[in-house]
Amino acid sequence: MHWIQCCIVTTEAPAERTRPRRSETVERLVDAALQTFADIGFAAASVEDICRRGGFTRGAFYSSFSTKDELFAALYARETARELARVEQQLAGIEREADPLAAAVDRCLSTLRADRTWVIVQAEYMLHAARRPEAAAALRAHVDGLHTRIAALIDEAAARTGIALAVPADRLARMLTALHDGLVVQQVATGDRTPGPGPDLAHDATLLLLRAATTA
Amino acid sequence: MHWIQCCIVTTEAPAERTRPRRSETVERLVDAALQTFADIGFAAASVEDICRRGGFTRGAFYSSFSTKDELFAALYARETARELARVEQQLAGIEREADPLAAAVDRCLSTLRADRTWVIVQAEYMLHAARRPEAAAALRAHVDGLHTRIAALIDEAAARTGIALAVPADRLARMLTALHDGLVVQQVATGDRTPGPGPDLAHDATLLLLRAATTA
DNA sequence: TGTACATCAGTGAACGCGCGTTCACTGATGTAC
DNA sequence: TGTACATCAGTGAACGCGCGTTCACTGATGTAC
Repeated sequence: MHWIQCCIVTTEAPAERTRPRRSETVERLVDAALQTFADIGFAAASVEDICRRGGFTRGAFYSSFSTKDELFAALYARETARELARVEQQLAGIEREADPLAAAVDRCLSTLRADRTWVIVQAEYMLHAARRPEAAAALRAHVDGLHTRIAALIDEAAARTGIALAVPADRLARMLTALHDGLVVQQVATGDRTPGPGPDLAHDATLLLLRAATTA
Repeated sequence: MHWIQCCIVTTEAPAERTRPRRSETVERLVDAALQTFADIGFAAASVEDICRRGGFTRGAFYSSFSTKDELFAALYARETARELARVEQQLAGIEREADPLAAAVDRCLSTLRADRTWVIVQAEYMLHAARRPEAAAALRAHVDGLHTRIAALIDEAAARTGIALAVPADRLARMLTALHDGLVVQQVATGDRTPGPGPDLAHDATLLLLRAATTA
């Protein structure tokens, strides 16, 4: 008795369940899906592949989702939220830099480079959505929301740094994400040699576009 | 007798074969592959799908190719050659325009917009190649060749128009193709509403990048 | 010109595999009394 | 506190389907004599 109470207090783990909660299973399935999609692709990934990776049987999948698209929607929501949070964090204090634009590009790219995995999976799903109107509608809602939030970050950063935009922030957001996606796809497709000491194409291209879109 | 000779002369069709030549079958398979990939995706397309569309049995495929990747290589070579020829044609006489850069973007985009189909299929294959080293190596050779030829076109156009480049032509070629691919994917993924009277995002973004990369 | 044989360009059937989807069942957890 | 029942979170087996791959065979075309 005494021992049990003590244990609860010190570890803060409320009586370890052997049977996991539903949300935990969903989380594990989403993790497994991201890995599987990254490894073999969205279309090539079977429900069985995903479940095996997560340590489940196929029944578990159908108990929480009814299609792969539904699982992807959960994945999308989670990953874009994380990505956006990281970009926001990187843009903080940008106004104290000597060259705010270059610093912004530097910082954001270094963060985004960390998970190419997600960029690839996302790009692939975009192509998938190009063929399924239902998927396209859902994706579009998500993408619009993302662009709106990026545009807000751009406007804020512009205000803080005193840089004027020659292009509306939401259009600029679309241009930047398109350029970034295109560059990443190009890089991973042709061997993904890490951009070593040589000039970084992604950095240069992004900065060029950004300078053209702002009036210092 | 007489009739047959007459027919040969007028139609120029040398004695219609009932059994087609091998190259004709390959051509039909490549056509069928492009359509099938565009419709349902590279990974989702089965050999059976492609053959059915071309009016063949699966045996016919294995008689000319041994993998889907091999078929794609044939498709890639054919399509990029056609695309490049069109771009070259559009750039001819650009130096007589009032605003050569804007005219170049205008003309090229209107030509390229004609076959989104190919852009989608190509983008998808890039993602596929990101996971198969053999495919990536083959694709990279093709892509490098394409970029070299685009760079040559850029250099020529720059010389004719007297516009100086602030960025080496081959790097600019990569930036432009990345931006274009990213924009097309973004558009098709979110519903592909044809850019009506409103401002054209792809046009603006490309022109912005191009102006930043040249010193008028 | 005709004939016999070789080769070409596929057909179509067969085999086995892995997967999507369903569903009866099970053991762990929550709840009412 | 203990007991009985309901619900939860999945398991695991079963069914059928479509596909990749192979291969013996066929009918059309080329070639040598």
